[in-house]
Amino acid sequence: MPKIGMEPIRRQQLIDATMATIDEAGLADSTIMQISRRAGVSAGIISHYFGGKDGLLEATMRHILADLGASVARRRQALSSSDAKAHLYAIVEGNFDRSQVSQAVMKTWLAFWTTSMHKPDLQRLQRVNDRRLYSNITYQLRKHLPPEQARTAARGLAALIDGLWLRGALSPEKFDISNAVWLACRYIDEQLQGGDTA
Amino acid sequence: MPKIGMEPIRRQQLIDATMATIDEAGLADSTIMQISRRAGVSAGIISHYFGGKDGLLEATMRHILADLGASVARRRQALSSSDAKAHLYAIVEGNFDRSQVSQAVMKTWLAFWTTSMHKPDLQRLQRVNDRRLYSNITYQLRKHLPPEQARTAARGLAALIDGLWLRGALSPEKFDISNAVWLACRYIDEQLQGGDTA
DNA sequence: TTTTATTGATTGATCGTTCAATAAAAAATG
DNA sequence: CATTTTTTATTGAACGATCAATCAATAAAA
Repeated sequence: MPKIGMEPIRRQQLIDATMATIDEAGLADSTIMQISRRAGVSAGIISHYFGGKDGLLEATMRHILADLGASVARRRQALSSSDAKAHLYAIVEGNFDRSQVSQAVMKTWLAFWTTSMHKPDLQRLQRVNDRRLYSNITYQLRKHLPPEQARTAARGLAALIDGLWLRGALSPEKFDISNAVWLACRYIDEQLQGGDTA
Repeated sequence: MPKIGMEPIRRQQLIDATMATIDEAGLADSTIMQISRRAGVSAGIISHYFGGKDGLLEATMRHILADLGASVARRRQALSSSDAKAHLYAIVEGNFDRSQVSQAVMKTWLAFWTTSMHKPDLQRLQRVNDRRLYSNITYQLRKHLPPEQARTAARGLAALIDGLWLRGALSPEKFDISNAVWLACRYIDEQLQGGDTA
């Protein structure tokens, strides 16, 4: 089997296996042997391609963040108008994209969120992504709201999205995606309503 | 020092030390030796009073949940009226009580939230608390909203509270408590507004 | 023949638990 | 009041288990 060009294949397999293992056992109980066994390779491969367990975890988080960014970007690029509300809807829908709400992705995301508080490398990734969401939202809200009001509404919307996500991760069996999107979009409506007409 | 009646004192010391250690190093890197050293006792004491590390962690989570429940209950009992909005405000304020938003409590709470997904004992505690918050909110909202609308608004408010909390845990340095309370109360206003007058 | 891919046993370190020993206070005894 | 006895509190070294990382060996393509 040893062939050339195995690296991208193995990396993807191991990242998938990492999410599946975290989903099943939790980050705390995910060993490199469980992950490598699930990926169908030996434990040594992880150090070979990722430099170690930490490298694999960071790569997995990067993968999730990249998917999230792509989900949002794809929906926004599909828009013809530059209408603020349409872009905000797209941002919300991107955050609840199918690729983001599988059980494995949600649990892995939350596990990294918790871990990132004490690991500078992960924290950096986390913050970059956080800021991007927040500033994107704020930028769109400013089209209809004064600066301070836009910032406050952005904080609320970002918190609502994360909260819906968090609760979805905790109770996956009764996580109604479309209802979550609906709640977030309704929040957008209410925030914009309070600005234009006033 | 060995005296009678040490148990409640040691238990409290160890629970405090647990939160402080999780705040500093994260749950994953919190060993019983770090915790016991911080509490000024030996490692063996933990097994003696809590049966083991798991027992200490569960006791710590129970302690946090009890504090949260007390914070909410205290504020609601201080109300003279049975006005729905006043009770909802009290629930929000109780969730952002000073005892709930210290760095140590927030990080510990989030760590347990993540862990509870894979530990049935912790998950049970988590769900009981979750349901209580949700049903309390729903009950108050029903005073002004039709059942289905009340349930939906309750989901939104619960998610908003958790989301604000989550983001506060992640960026403690710029966590504006009063702003968080304000955002949640504003959400309540908007939800109730859409019901009565319609 | 060289390079790339992969294995898996070994190693070193860490951690939770156990338990026999110790110490001090409390209770019992005279 | 002085003493033994019992109970409660506490220690910390030893043990066993687990895990991430390493690396020499192997195998198949290039």
